[in-house]
Amino acid sequence: MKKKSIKDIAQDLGFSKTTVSFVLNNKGDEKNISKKTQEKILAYVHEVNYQPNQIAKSLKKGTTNTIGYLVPDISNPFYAKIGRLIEDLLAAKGYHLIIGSTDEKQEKEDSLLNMFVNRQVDGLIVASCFENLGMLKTLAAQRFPMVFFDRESPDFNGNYILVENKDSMKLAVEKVILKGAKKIGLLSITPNVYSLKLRIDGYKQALIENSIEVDEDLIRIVETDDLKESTKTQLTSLMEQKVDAIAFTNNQITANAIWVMNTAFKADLNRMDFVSFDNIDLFDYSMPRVTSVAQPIPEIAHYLVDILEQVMQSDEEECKRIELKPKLIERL
Amino acid sequence: MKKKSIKDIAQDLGFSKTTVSFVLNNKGDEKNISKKTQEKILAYVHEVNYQPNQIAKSLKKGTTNTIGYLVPDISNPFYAKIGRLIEDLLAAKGYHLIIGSTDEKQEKEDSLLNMFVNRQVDGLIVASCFENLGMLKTLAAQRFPMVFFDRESPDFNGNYILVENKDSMKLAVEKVILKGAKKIGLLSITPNVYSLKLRIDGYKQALIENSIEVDEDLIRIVETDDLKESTKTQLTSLMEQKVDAIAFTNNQITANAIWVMNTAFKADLNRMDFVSFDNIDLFDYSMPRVTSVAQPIPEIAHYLVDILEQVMQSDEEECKRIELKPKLIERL
DNA sequence: ATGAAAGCGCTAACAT
DNA sequence: ATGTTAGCGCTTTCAT
Repeated sequence: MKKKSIKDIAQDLGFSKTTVSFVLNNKGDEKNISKKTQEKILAYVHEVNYQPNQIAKSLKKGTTNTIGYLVPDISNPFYAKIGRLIEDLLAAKGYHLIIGSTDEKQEKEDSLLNMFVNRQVDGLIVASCFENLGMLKTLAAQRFPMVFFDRESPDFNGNYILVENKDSMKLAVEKVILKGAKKIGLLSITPNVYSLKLRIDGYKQALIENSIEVDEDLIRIVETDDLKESTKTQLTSLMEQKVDAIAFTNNQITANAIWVMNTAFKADLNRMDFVSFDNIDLFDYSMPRVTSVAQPIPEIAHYLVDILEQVMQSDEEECKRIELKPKLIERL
Repeated sequence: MKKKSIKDIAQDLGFSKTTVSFVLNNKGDEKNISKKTQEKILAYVHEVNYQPNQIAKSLKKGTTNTIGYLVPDISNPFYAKIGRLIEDLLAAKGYHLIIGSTDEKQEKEDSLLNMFVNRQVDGLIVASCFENLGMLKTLAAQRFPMVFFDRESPDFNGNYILVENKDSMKLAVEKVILKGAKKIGLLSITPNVYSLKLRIDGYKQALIENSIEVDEDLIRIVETDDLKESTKTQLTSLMEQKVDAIAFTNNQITANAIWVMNTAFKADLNRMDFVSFDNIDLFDYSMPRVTSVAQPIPEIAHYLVDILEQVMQSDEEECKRIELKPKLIERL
C-alpha cells in the first residue's frame, strides 16, 4: 500500500483537499466543517495511518521546524551535553536538530552554514571559530535567526550566550598560586578564538596581580589538527622547564594533557597542580587532580533556545549578550 | 535584496526556468545549451549568489539527503563519537544528520521515528530499545532504509552492526576471576535490551565455567529513569554483600558507579576489581582501575554508513548482520 | 538550442 | 459548509 496524500484522502472520501487539510490542522470548527465530516475524515485518516509530508508543508509555509547546531566537534562532551539539552528543549517546541561539526575550520563552517540555510533551517545555534566573518555577516544582514555561544568575536555583532572567561580563569589560576605555585605554564588550542584569548588573559592577569612575571615561553599553543601529538610535544617541553603548575584553556586539551602526564610524567604528578577551563566528569576521578572552571551547561542551553526563540519570533534589531558565571571547582 | 529563485534568474536574464535549471545542474552540455548561455547564467548566478532551495528540490525528487540518527542519548560518549564519525562519512556523500535521543523509551523512539519519516529522511541509523516492534516492523515492511546498531532484538529482522556481547563480557570477567576474585557482582541497566542480556549471560557463563555459583542476588538492575540515585542504592547494597569485584554492562553505568565508589567507598577501592563493557577515555586515568571491553567505534561507524548506503541503493531483500570483535583492555 | 507546462504535497485566500 | 484554485521552488518530459 502506497503512502496516501491529502489528495488521496480527499478522493477516497469524496471531499476536497481543502476540507481535509482544514480538519487535519484542527481548523475544522473554525472553518465551519460539520462535525460529521470531521469525524469521517479523522476516522479515515487514522485508519489508513495518514502521515503528512513535512517537506511539502515546509515548502509551502517557508519554515521547517528545524534548527541547525553547529559546533567544532559534536563528540566533545561540552558540545554533546549542550546538544542533548537543547534537543529536548527544542523538541518541546516542535523543533528538530540538525548537526554539523566544523573542526574549527572556517571553510567547513561556511559550507555547513550554507547547507543549513539552503535546507531552510529556521534558526542556527553556533559555536563559531569566527575566523572569517563574511558568511556570518551576510546572514546577519538578512536577519537570519542565530544565537552564538562559547565563542565570541569583538568584530561580530550577534546574540551571544557566553561565560565570564577572563575573570574565571584568573580566579582558578590564583588558587594554585595561593597554594604555592611559582612557575605556572599554560597550554591552549588556537588563541585566535577570542574566548580562548580571554582565558589566556585571565591567566596572565592572575600572575601579574600576584607579582609573578609572565614568561611567554611558558605559554604554549597546540595545533588543533594534530592535537594528541602536539599536546605531547608542547607539554614535554613545558615539563623540561620545571613548571610546578599548568593551566589549560579547555576540556579537550586538558583531557589530552592528562593522558600525556599519566603516560610520560607519572613521577611529577604529585608535586604539581593543574587548572582547567571547562569541567568534565573525568575530573572527579582522574589523576592528577584538576581544579576546573565548570561552565553552567544547563543554563547555557536554556538561554540558547530562549533567545533563539525570541529572535525567530520578533524582528527586533537589538542583539543580546548574556554572560553567565561559571562555577569554580577546587580539587587541590 | 530578497533571495532569488530560479524563476527570478530566468526572468532577469530572459531565459526560461528550464534552461537555468539545466545549466545549474551541469546538464548544459548534455541538453545542448550553448556555451554562451551557460556562461551568462553561471556568471549571473555567481553574481547574485544564488542558493537553491533544497526543500523544493527535496519535494520534487522525493529525497532529502538527510539521515536520521536515533540513539538513547546523544551525549553518551559512545553514541556521540559514532555520531561524529558517521556525520563525517555521510557528509562526504552529501548527507546530513538529524539527531534524536530516545531515553530508552519506546514512546519517544516511535514518535521520533515518525517525525523523521515524515520529514522524509532518506535513511535511519538507530540504536533501538526494541521494546515494542510495531513501528519498526511497519517501516521494515515498507522497505524503509534502516541500519541498527548496539542493540538487537531476536524478534526483529533488520540490518545489524553489532559486537560480540556475550563472549567479550565472558572474557573480561574471567580476567578478574583469574586474578582471584570470588564474589563478583554485576550492575546493569534495563536488561530487556537483548544486547545487555547477552552481556549478563557472558558474566554468568564466566562464573559457571570457573565453578563459581551464580548468585542472582549479586545481579543488580538500576532504573534508567533515575540512574544516579539508583546506581547508588544498588551499589551500596552490593557492597554490603562484600563483593570483591563488580562488572558493569555499559559505560554509562560504569561512570556513575565510579563516581559512587569514589564518593562512598574509597577505602574499598584497593581490594576490588572492576570490569566494564564499553571503554571511555576516563578509564585511562580514573581510580579505580577498570578493565574494559572497548567496542571498535570507527569500524562500527564505517559499517553503519556502508550498509546503509547499500540498503538505500539496492532494493535487496536480504538483511545483513555484522558482528565485530571488541578489544579487551586490561587494567588490573 | 530553448521553452511551456505539469506536478511533487501541501495551505489558504477566495469563491459558492 | 465545502470546493476551486493558485502557488511555494524545483525538475523534467515533451514541444518547437
